[in-house]
Amino acid sequence: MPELPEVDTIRSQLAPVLTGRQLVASWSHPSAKFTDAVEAVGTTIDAVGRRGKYLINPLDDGRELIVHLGMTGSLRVTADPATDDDPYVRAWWDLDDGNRLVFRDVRRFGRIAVLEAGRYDGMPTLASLGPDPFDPSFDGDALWSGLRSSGRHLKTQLLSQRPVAGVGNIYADEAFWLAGVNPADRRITRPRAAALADAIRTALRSGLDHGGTTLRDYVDADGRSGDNQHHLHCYGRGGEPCERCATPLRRRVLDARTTTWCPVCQPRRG
DNA sequence: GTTGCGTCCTGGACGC
DNA sequence: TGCGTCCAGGACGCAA
Repeated sequence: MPELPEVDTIRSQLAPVLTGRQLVASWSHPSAKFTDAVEAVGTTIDAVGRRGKYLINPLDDGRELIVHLGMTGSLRVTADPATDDDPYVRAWWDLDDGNRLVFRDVRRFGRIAVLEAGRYDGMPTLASLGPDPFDPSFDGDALWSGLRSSGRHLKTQLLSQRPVAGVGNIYADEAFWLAGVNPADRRITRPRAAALADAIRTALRSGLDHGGTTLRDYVDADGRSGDNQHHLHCYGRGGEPCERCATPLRRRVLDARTTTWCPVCQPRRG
């Protein structure tokens, strides 16, 4: 499922082909999650950006075309407009160069919005999004401050996108494993927060370097699968031996999210 | 304001 | 083979 590395891979591929292009026609699935797509017709895409897992494309009329890929969403630019036969296409935009931008989303967990720039009233997660993990302002102290204000499980706090933006279930498990922090802890010391901040960047960088993680659905803007699933240390490996200590990794559902961790390398501390 | 839980959604895996 | 059930998960709404 698309997290920060997957979304950023798509952003970097779309930017050169979408920037400066006018949206001349559009269609959307009738679900309210996607009907905003047609609101962007007639505008020109000024840039292709990203905040956390959101693709945010400033338009030339002061609004933004915002796309969240959900779990199974993908965006592709194609010269072949034969999208009518694909039941999982949720929206498309015809570009002024003859190409078509296609949003495909099997499970319909994605979302499209056209909003005034920076006015995210109807999107509470985007409105309260934490710092980007590669922003210089994000460090151990920033993460520690973001985590200590809540008594929820540390992993649940990370997935809320408030302490830091762009981390989903896969990279959260990887980061906790790398940092030796138990995802079910509710408190964290400043030094461990610093280690976790470093681990978050390491896990996400691995995803970026390997073109994203494809477990089932994810493909980039060129239709290619990622390779990071072959470089995961923890996520999805419950019952397998820990790479550091050979103890079988444990798996449980934590706040409705499947969580994998090493009981020896990641002992409960708080 | 915070927390916990249900809902959305559908393909694939699995058991019978 | 076919059917029913469960699972996966990000964001959001709602009740407490």
